[in-house]
Amino acid sequence: MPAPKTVPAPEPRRQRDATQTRKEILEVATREFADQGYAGARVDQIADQTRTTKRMIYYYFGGKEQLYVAVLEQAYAGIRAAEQRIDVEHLDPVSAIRRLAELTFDHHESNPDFIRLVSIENIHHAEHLKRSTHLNRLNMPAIELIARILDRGRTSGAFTRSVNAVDLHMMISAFCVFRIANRHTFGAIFDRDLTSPALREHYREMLADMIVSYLTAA
Amino acid sequence: MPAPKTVPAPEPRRQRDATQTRKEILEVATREFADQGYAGARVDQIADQTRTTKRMIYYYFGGKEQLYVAVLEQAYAGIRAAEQRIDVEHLDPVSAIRRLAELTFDHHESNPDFIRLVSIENIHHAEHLKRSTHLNRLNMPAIELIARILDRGRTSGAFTRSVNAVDLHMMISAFCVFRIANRHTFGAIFDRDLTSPALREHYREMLADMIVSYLTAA
DNA sequence: GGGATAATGAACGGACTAGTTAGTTCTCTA
DNA sequence: TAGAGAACTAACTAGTCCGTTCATTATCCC
Repeated sequence: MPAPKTVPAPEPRRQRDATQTRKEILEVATREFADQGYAGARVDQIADQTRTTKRMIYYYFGGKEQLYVAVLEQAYAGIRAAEQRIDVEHLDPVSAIRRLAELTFDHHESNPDFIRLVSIENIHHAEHLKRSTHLNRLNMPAIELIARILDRGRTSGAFTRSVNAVDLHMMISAFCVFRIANRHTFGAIFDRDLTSPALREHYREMLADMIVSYLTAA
Repeated sequence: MPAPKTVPAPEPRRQRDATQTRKEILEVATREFADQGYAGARVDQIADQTRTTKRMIYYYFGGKEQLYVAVLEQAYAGIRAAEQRIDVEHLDPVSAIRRLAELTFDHHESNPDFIRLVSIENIHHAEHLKRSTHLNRLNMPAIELIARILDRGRTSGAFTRSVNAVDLHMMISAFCVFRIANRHTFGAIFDRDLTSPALREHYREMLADMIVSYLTAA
């Protein structure tokens, strides 16, 4: 018999596990809401895709709307965490802003569900987002970061244009979000798949060039 | 008694008018779908807001889905018509592209319903758009126009960068669409109303500068 | 003016869906 | 180890929503 390795806790196999059940509901609900929209999402459908029942959704979240808000909150928490991990302070301003744009691009590329949720929330005039005290308290770390890079660039003379950090963030987001959010209608009309792997590097470069050109224009 | 003037045909006041009824349903349905999304829109609600009944919606359009497709088709027909009215061929390349960007900006600004419909259609993976033979036949005149301007700019040396016309159109659209489509979540998080009249000219200029800088970068 | 047809309305059916009720079983702690 | 409360389930309810049925009225054309 081989020496017993310390196996990384192979799931205590509890029959009842509140946090696990909650997490599973949230995961499935994220997919369902992102796929179907708020009105299109079905509570029964979410329940069927978990190993639990509809009653548990009401038990843990209270209702469809509160579940949706929980999904939104989790999604925003995810991107805020990602933003906090960005480290470009050691780069010169041009390289830093370029890198930031690329990281934003990559992050949107790998989180299409988040973008769909944001689209859906905008259809509803962001009413849930506005009501969520949890959400509108924390502000985005990305803005502070951009502000510092812009400041350094202006001081060093690398950036010729004075730009507001929120506006620059908007500019970067607009490109990244559009490419993912509108890929279906855009693809149908112009017969060009904005998210095809073959074009990925092309658009990544295009975004970075666009931002740098704007900031360094003569 | 005054001489009888030839009054400009004060509405024949037909009790029954197929085209008028159809048009009214379509108008109300556009608002309802843009406001509520496809699943959220209520056929009864649309009927109540017209001077006709639900029966007529089924009589003229066949069903909720076909009505939605009719709404989409009409919306796209509208922007295509607007694109055809653009005339910038007499301007030098830089002014022409600048003007085109501004016109696109203005058009999106005044058609938020269209943008909402496009967002909604993207949530549904553009499945209706793809199925509508009516829609995917006609291509956008804007692309031809952009291609001609880019060509002139490259020839004259005004534009240093070679860009694909569809990609440039995407760049312009991304900015314009994001500003309208995502204004609610963006406003809630960054406390900045992208569509406030005070900022309108600011963003209009920002877009034009961005495009020109990109095309003319050293 | 009369017959054919297009347009219209009120009310209903059946499927679906958010949320609830009432009761059971597991798990932790004293 | 017993009791309490947390976690869980199946079946149900009340209401909603798309689409239809059936009857009626206006309009057109000869």
